[in-house]
Amino acid sequence: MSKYRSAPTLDDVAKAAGVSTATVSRCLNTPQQVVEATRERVLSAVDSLGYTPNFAARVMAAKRSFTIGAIIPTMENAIFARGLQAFQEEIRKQGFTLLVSSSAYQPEAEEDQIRTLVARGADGLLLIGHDREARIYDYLDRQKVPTLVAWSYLPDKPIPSVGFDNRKAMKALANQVIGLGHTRLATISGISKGNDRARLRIQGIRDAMTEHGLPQDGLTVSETSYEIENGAEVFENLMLRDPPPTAVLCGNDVLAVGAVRQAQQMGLRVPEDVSITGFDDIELARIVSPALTTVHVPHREMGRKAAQELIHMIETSSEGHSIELSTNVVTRDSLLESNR
Amino acid sequence: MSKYRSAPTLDDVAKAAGVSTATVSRCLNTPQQVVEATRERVLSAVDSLGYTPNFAARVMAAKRSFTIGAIIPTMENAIFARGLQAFQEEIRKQGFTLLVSSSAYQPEAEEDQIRTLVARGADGLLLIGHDREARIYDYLDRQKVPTLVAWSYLPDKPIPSVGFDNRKAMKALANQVIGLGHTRLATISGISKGNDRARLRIQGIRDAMTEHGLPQDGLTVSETSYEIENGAEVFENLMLRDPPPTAVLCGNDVLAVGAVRQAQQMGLRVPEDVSITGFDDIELARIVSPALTTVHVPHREMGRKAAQELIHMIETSSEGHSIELSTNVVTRDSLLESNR
DNA sequence: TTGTAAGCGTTATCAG
DNA sequence: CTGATAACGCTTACAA
Repeated sequence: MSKYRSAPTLDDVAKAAGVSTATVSRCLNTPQQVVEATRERVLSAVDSLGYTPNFAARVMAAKRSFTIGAIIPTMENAIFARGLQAFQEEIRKQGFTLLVSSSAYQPEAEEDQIRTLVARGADGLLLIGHDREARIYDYLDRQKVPTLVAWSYLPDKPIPSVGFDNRKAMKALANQVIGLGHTRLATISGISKGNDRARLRIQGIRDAMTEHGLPQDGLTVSETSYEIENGAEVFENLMLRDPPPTAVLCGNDVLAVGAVRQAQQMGLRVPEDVSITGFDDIELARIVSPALTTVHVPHREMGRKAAQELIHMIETSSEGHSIELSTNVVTRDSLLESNR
Repeated sequence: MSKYRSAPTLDDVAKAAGVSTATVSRCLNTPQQVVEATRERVLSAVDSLGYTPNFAARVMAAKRSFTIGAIIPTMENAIFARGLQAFQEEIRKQGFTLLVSSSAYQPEAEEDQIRTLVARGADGLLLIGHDREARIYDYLDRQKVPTLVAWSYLPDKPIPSVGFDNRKAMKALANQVIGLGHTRLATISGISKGNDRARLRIQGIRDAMTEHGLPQDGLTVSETSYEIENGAEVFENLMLRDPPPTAVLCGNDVLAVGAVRQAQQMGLRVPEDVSITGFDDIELARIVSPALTTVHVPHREMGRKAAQELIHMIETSSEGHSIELSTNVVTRDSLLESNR
């Protein structure tokens, strides 16, 4: 046996079809440039050999990878799943492939993954939120990799973003809570360091309080990482205070679900004894009972628009511009007027 | 200006450090092969230039990518998230990078993604379940890409699998249901075509019925795709039958949650009026009320072991062997003895 | 220990 | 419309 059989290359196809490699390449990439007869011959050779183009070689030669990288903080809960799915569907439609990594909310891991994705020749990058070391933005700039931020709309930042105003969104919810007569508020927030969404949501609550003339010490802020158990644990501590808050605004639905379950464990009725709200409006929010009053985020629309904008940036080498999406408060059963 | 600045290459580093490209390459890949003094010089050049190796070029030259691809049926619900996270953590620890795509339960999409991943030079592949066209296995074999299946343990298949026996697992649960006196059973299954897990779970129910001497027509089988709404819809139809089933075994927790919520909507008490069970034991199962009696799957362990086995296959070019993990029924509140 | 140079499989430029 | 051929950036024998 002459050669241990390995994957067929362009050259093999070319030989089989009796043409040059250039022609085969053209058949695959710009078929209109080659006459019908040869094209057919080539394609059938491709077929019978089971040829698949080698991606690395293609990237190297074309300096394009038709790949977009996305780094999300976590895959463990559903917060990013739906938006990312829509993002993927859209870029796929336009001929791009998505590479996803999750940073587990660790900035160093994210930085590492950004470099990995760039080294892999990603044509563009989708990141979540704006908070990260300036060094990273320098790097991205130097490497000239089009980058877009989602889940946060902050048009004054150097990088364009497709998302919503977290501060305004939470403020709207807080306004509703306060309008119901609540004055002793608490929030179970995600870790705000390195997380603009978390930080701005807290700000939003403060904005609403100021607007209603409530003193800022009427708000207790607790930060914890986004897991159901943590929501439960923090909630318990909160309710042990004297006096306890009458409404607990959670940084997301996951934490809120933890809070609701802990309340039930403690024999507290939601919302009669204490109101609890979420943020995101993921499936969980409707499943828990009482169903959560929360902030609805248009995840699919965000994913789709982010994809369109990022691809546009890639194709036209333009700066890209920010797009604001609107959120709305969805009223369900976990928020009621204050009874004291 | 001579050249528009672009990413520095090995050559740039070599020049800056006054060595050959080979030496730079060695410093990066096999540092022990180069003497301390030069190594330091090189590394500082790498640093000051902000050099990042070009991945495509490296793959092409080394014929290794240190990349593993995984294709899961969906990212939208949490079924695969936890196991995949563990898989990723483990391969990362061993210096590999994970590329994930989701096929949305579409065989053609999966095939497409397999080819994409292989073309990208993935060193190995993780797939979910065994059911797919023989053509794909031929292709994988021809391309010599180590491939492992997870979420299903079927040692007689040509491809090794790390997972659990879906049939046995569901049989254990069904045994418990039948032991509680239920004789009119129904199952809301995922689409079984192309999905061995779904198919085998149904088989498991039948096994249990046979063992208990129940007639096979005591089971109504409905198939639908894995979404909460579908679980609800199918459940409604099921309960409209006369007589309705007294226990509904769902193909997974997502469908079960849909069923539970629909039951409540219809004014039926779970489990007093009808028992409902899940499969997977994802977070949802504990959150819904009543909490689901379901089959616990050791997702993290499965992910970790699959990673180890696949890497072992890659490193030793060996066939790989199947690993069976055990599941267990977790008893919560959605299953009760039959009252008729 | 280090350098030289031959690939790796494509795409793209330039002739024909 | 098609064919040569020069990149692309890196790894790895083989030599020195």
